[in-house]
Amino acid sequence: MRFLIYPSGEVPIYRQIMRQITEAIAVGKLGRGDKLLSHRELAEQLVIAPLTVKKAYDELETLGYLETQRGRGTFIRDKLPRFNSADQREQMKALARKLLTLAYLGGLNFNDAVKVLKEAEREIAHG
Amino acid sequence: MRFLIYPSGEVPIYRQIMRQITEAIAVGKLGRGDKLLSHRELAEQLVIAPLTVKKAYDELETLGYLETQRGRGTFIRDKLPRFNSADQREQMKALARKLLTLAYLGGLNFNDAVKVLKEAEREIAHG
Amino acid sequence: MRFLIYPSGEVPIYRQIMRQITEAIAVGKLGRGDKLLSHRELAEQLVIAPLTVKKAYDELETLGYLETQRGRGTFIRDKLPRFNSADQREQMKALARKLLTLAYLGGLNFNDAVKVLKEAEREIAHG
Amino acid sequence: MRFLIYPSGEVPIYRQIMRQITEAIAVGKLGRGDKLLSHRELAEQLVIAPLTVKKAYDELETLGYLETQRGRGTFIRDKLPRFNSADQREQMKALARKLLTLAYLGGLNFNDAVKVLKEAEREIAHG
DNA sequence: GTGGTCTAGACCACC
DNA sequence: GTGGTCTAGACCACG
Repeated sequence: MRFLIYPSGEVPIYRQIMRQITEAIAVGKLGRGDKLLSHRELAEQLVIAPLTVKKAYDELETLGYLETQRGRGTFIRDKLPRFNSADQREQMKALARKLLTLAYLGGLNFNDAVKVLKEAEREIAHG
Repeated sequence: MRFLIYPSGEVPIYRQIMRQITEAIAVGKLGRGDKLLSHRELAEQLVIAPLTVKKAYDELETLGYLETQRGRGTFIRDKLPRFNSADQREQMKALARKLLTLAYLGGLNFNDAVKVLKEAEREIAHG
Repeated sequence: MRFLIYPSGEVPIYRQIMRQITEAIAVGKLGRGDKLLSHRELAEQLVIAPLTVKKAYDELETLGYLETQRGRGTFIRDKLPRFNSADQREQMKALARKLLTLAYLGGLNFNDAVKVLKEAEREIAHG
Repeated sequence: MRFLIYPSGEVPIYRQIMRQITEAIAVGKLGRGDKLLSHRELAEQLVIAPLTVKKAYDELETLGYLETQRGRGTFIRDKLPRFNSADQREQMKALARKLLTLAYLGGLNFNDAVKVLKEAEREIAHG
């Protein structure tokens, strides 16, 4: 798996890593039981501090996506967390509202927003 | 106009204010020339520091949504910016990706995401 | 609130801090809405690294005991997390088994274990 | 004797083994002179590294619970240590404090904790 | 080699 | 002042 990091962006590096891992899980590029690079190795590869990667892994572990085995490594969990669907719905709607607001402010309409959604789908799947 | 502030959320308060104002503009709840509360009044109403509101107003002024007339108050600008910049496109795609990731992780598909988008549209318009 | 830290023990410092805070909440020494020392201040007081305190605060926040308000500080949450009582029961029984095992191995009996429990109660309350 | 190992838990595997053996001794499931599986056999059975089991055995030997007879195997010692040391007392109190803290946080009181202790006693004896 | 913990110091965003 | 993030380096426990 390849990572793209923008160190000077406003999004913290550890969150960029978290997002890319969850996206990979979502589209099936990473599956249950898959082993991740050690946080040190990934850190070296991305030329960032090991603690930064570790923080991403730690958060994903408390969120239920990863599990670590001492001395062995970090893995995608066998049992991924099941969302409370109400919660998930709320989060999705919040994102959808932001998306639409942005669109309207830019003079776009609902269908334009759907188009962006389609572009994003392609990016996630083939990026 | 009513504001909802979550002081302990991860989103900075001044950005919460910015977002609610731009959203109101996007859906037409706030229109050109409308007068806003003074930053002190709004701060008092929301029980937060006046500087925080001022920062939100200042940023919105820089972005071209508001204009301040000394001694008279702060208003929605007559000529709203309609920047459909590459930057905005990127923001929209980032949101779209998060939306899709959430959907996929919850076992939903692209069409479900579009449905949520439609729901959000109704909420924004009629809420 | 006063803290006692054993830096060279096998229990990580950040866990010692976590335990002392949760105990203080449990016995009412810390109540909803109370403000904690800033992680830097506490770190200085305990002569440890600020990150170590911050890690304790962070974990307690994800566990639902604390909430942080940017630029203002860290507080005991108004709504403390309600346990799933089945989970809590399991955790308590696991601890109880360890306690009894230790007692039996030391030649003590059930009543001795209860005595230790009473001692612990006094320590938590008056310590 | 059957072992239950959680490789991804926060408790090191060798300590999980140690605890289960000492617990079995405490409740009489394992008695003086009983022979244990060789560390290789147990490792194979549990699908873990032989060194891990060996470490558990070694530590238990150091603590005085086991003795190794070269070429014959590993056995529960005839003369078990009965250390009711201050150290053990401290461990028990630490467990007791955790138990009480959990109880209080869940809205239970001291007597409830004692009840859980009684339940645990039954489980250990009859489980 | 892997994860777990800790340090000392730095810069930034926020209130 | 507060929390949020990151770095570079270190030592230990584990398998």
